[in-house]
Parts: sequence; C-alpha cells; structure tokens
Amino acid sequence: MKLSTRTRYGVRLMAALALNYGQSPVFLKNIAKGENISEKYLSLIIIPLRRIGLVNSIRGAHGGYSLAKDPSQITMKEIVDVLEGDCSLVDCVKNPSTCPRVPICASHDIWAIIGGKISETLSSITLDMLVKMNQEKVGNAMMLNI
Amino acid sequence: MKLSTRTRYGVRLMAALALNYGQSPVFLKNIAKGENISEKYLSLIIIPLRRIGLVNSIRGAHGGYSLAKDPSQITMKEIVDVLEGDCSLVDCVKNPSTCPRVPICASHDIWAIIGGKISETLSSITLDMLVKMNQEKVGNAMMLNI
DNA sequence: TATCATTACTATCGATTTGATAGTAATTAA
DNA sequence: TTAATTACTATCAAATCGATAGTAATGATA
Repeated sequence: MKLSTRTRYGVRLMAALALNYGQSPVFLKNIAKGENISEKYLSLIIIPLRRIGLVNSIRGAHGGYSLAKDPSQITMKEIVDVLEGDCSLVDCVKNPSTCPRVPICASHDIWAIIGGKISETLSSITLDMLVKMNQEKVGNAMMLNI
Repeated sequence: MKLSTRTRYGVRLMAALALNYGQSPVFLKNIAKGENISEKYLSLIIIPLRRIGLVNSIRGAHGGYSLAKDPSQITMKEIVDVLEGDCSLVDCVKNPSTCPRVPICASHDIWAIIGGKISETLSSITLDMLVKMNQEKVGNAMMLNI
C-alpha cells in the first residue's frame, strides 16, 4: 500500500509550483535542481497534472509551468488521484464489476470504508497548507532554492 | 497504494477462521476450497499470522488452524501490518532514517498524518465486526462452506 | 511401527510494474 | 535562425508480485 515515487515526486513538484504562484512561470529544470529529481522524470509526471487542469504550461524559450489555480483550491486528493490512479486500497472499490465477490464480500466494504477515510483526509489538505507547513518547518531559507 | 493480494487473502483467511472460533481447528484445505484460493498460497500467507500469535496451528493428521484470540480482540490493523509490512503510505514514516529529507520535508508530515488516519481506522475494525458485516450481507448461507 | 494427512519451509518462475533514461518533435522568444 | 523550453514515444533494467513445486517435519491412527 505504498505510494509510488511518481506520486511523491508529483506532490513535491506541486508544492514547488505553489511557492511561485502568482509569479512568472517556472522552468522544470529549476524545480528539478531544487528538489534534486531528474528533470526528464519530472517532465513525465507533470503531464497528467497539466491534463487535468492543475498546471498551466507555456512552451518554447522562456516558457515554463505555473499552477492553474490558487494553492488553497488544490487538494492532495486531486494530485494523488491522477498520479496514483485513484486513492482506493483495492480495485473493486472503484470498479465493483471487476470482482464477482463484491455482493457477498464484507472485506470489500471494509476497504471501501478505509478508502473513504483516506479520500476524506486527502481532500482536507490543500497545497496551501503543505506550503505553510514547510515554512513552519524550515523557515524561508529552503524556499529560495527554486 | 493498492493492497497486495496477500493482504486481501489474509483478511479473508482470518475471517474464515473467525467463523470457526471456539470449534475444532480448521484444515487450510477447506478454507482454500471455501474461499477459492490456492491452498499452497494460503499456507505461505498464514505463516506470519501464526508467528505474531494471531493464529494457532496443530501439525500432523487431524491438525489445522484456529484463531489464538477472540475475534473481537483482533483488529484489521494487526493483520494489515504483518502482511503488508506496515500500514504507512511511505517508508520514511516508519523509518525516518531512510530519507535525509525528513527534517525539511512537509510532505513527509502529510503522509504521516494520513497514515495515522489509516491506522486509526484499521484499529477500530475488529474481525468480529467483519464477520457480523458478512452475516448481515449474505445471511448464514455462505457461512457454511468451510 | 507404518501410513497418511497435515503443517513448515525453501526455492524458483513468469509476468507485471516501477523508476528512470534516451531521443525526437513541436513551439516560441529573441 | 538559433537556442531554450515543453511534448511525446519508446525502451530498459531492476524490483515486486502472484503463484507453484518440492521436500521436510509432525503426529494421529490403524
């Protein structure tokens, strides 16, 4: 039940964009440097985030990426859902037709309950909160490395 | 963040044992038949459950398995923890030393919060509850196939 | 004691997933 | 036209996963 590296990197990527919200677009190169993650890998991860409208991109020289919404309007659930597939613990919760046991299976119901809790928690945390937690944790020092 | 088949099977295995709690030990063969899961595979899954003292085993002819505790005293968290490794979403929550970013990383804290919610929820659900949910869902009919 | 049914353990395998890299195309400011 | 950037597609090695196979140990019973 571990999160993929893709999702973990994606969250850090979004946090980095949140830091620059309202300013000019950021080069992925710089985020990659600041977060010490391969730029190529990040460039794959950002695609679905752009596709669902969380990120805007500008191509060409002096292009870059920026958040499409205010960080207070973006939740962790949106990010996890798109990068992880969804945030349920078993496939049969999102796609009940994939398992014939669903109608007679109580553990399915358990996983649905727990998945609900996870969704609830993820929905309650915004990018904005993540950025603020970061500031409280390390001050403004680390913020400038982007 | 999907649960492994191992964990899902393990929960069903424990539920089957819970149905027979207080009676004579059950042959894995019969549980395997009732749940339509490979007996060999189940025999691997049950080992850690026995090691942490959730299950008792008797070897030899007329052997079998039985729950070591009352189903109301066994939580889903115990089962998931031993079969899944632990119930955190990232390694750095359980083993902070594995990641140098922990002291400066707010997303680590987010994952810890969510992991806490998951633990909490898993701890609140007992095997007993699972069995009762099953009975409510399908009545006693399905209960007899073990 | 011999037999048979059961649990216990170890090794292995094929398929899938994962994390990552590489190369090329498209776009655009200067 | 050039250089810098995003967009897309393909590929790869390693790890993980689900499952199977075979053998050893145990113990009831005939």
